[in-house]
Amino acid sequence: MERKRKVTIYDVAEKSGASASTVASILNGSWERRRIAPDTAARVNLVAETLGYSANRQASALRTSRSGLIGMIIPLHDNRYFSSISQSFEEEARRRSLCPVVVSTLRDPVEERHTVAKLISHNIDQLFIAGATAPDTLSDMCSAASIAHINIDLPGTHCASVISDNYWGAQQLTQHLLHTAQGADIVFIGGIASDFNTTERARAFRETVMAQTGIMPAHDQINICGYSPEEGEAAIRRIYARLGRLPSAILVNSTISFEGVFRFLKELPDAAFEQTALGCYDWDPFLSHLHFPVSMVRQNAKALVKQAFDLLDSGDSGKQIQMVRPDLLFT
Amino acid sequence: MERKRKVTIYDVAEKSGASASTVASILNGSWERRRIAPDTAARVNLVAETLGYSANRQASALRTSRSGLIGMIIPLHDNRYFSSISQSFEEEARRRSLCPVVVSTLRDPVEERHTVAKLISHNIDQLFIAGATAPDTLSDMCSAASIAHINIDLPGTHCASVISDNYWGAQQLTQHLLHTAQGADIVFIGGIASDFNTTERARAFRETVMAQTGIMPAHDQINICGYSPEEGEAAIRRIYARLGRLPSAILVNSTISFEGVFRFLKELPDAAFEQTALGCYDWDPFLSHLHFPVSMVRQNAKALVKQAFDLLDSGDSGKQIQMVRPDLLFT
DNA sequence: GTGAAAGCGCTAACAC
DNA sequence: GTGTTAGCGCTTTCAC
Repeated sequence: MERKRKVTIYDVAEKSGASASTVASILNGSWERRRIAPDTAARVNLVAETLGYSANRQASALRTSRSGLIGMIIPLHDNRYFSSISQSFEEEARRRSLCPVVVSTLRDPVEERHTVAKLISHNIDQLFIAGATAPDTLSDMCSAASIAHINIDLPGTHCASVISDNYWGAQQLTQHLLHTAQGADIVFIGGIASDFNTTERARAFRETVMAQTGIMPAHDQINICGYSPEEGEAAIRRIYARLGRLPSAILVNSTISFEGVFRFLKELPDAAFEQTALGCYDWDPFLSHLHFPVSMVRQNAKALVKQAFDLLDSGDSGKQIQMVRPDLLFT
Repeated sequence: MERKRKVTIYDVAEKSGASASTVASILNGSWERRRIAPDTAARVNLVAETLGYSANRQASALRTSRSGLIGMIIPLHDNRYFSSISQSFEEEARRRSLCPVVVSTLRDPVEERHTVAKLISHNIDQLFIAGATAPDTLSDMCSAASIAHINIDLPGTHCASVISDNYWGAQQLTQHLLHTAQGADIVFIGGIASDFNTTERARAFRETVMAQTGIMPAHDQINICGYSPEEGEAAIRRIYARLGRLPSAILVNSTISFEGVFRFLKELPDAAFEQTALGCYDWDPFLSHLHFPVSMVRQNAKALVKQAFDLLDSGDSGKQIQMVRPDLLFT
């Protein structure tokens, strides 16, 4: 079982009576271009099969400077949104018979740079930069190594980007909540001020409330309090204390924040929030199963990834930003 | 920005006045073994830095036959359990400064073989086989290529395995449900008969019910009906119709199945399930936020991965199976 | 239609 | 303490 040396094209060449270059072109699919006799090909393939030949990608990569690896960095694996991005990325990679290498960088700029450097030294053919904290720095690293790359989810200015249309999604959700709510006092909860996606959603929230009600939302209607359940819970508690009741509508910026908001809502009698319209800019199957309706916005991971691949394939080297609309799961 | 040819050790050698081998050993960290003068090292490092040198892993891999890539296959990314396995895998890979390559194979034996063949041809240094449908076949492929490997989550017989202690977890959960329930009619819902994990859990369920109540559970108490929400929903509906009420305890085999069970429970008045103890062999944060308590069992992904690495590092080439106990989140 | 030979960038003897 | 050299396994002209 333990074979000392791996089987190479030379082994196959010797056993099949063909030369190494003939064997190579047969085994890597370029044999039609070389117009090799079909029976030679058949003979060689048979020998390769019986010997258990497996091509050495390092050798071919070294020669051709194409590794067959395609890289992506994401903030973390353990997350509904990013794991569905990985899944879609893999499907596309498989279609191109490339080997996907997805590495998480934990929203840490240093880790991002280390990881990209490592991927570059592994000679990845392309890099997808998803949700990076510093996309432009990474972009520059790729350019220096002449590696085609693109941003996903968070835009950069040094290469093309495909991002979710957060403004549109938040606008639709805000409108929907205002239409179904009994009153006009709507609040926004969750997210981080330095996060591009949060600011886009908050901007849409502000402008839509203004457009629909004619009143600019007050400062304490927009609670960009962080992403943790605890911060979300504290925010809704504060609001409740201030109003003496729940607002007529609540837009929560992620399922994580929603967890905290929900912890508080659970404490209230059912009657307390029958009057409140609830929305979440994020998706989780269990949110549709709570004992009150929650409208959700689900990012379209598959479309994001698909468009990023298409853009990279098109060779268009512009720095444009393409928007992908999320799905609306309204009640 | 677009540099034609990449910077090699020869470029650094020339600009720094050292030889290629000196440069190489300085740049790959083996310079202390060669007892190279610290100032030579400093000089070379500086030149490498300014030239923007990046090592070519294909070349070094070709030479040393160690790629610096470490592979793992999982059924899918888009799943709480497996994505936390990926996340833990990555942490360990990072600690060893290896590049993690995690590929999903969609529980498809053909895809599994293709993927492993691809990873082998990329010369991965080690392979972690997680949740594979046919671990032994993959094991054989790795052995033929003399690649160290190990099974995770689903055991095989051709190499060592680190798996979740499903028997223990289901035993604990069943006991807990029986203790908190009003009666002794407990049912098991979800899973696939051909799935090792399901059969272990069902076996523990059967034996624990027998041990605690003295009565062997009837056939219709164990509903291995598949993993989809729809199948779970149908199962609980059938049970409800048969009994004319809910059973005193329900053990659901995954959050996916739970979704379906929950859809039905929601239709009932609250009083209907105040008497019913609920458990889920799986974890989701929202399950702890429903309007009734759910006891959960959470697989310990981190410990699984850690032990698998340790076992592989130890070089112990036995075919033993190591069990890792899951966490109990009981109400 | 097929073969010979050079070389991708690096490492590891071995030389001095 | 540092340089020379011979490949690792493959691709790709260029011969014939």
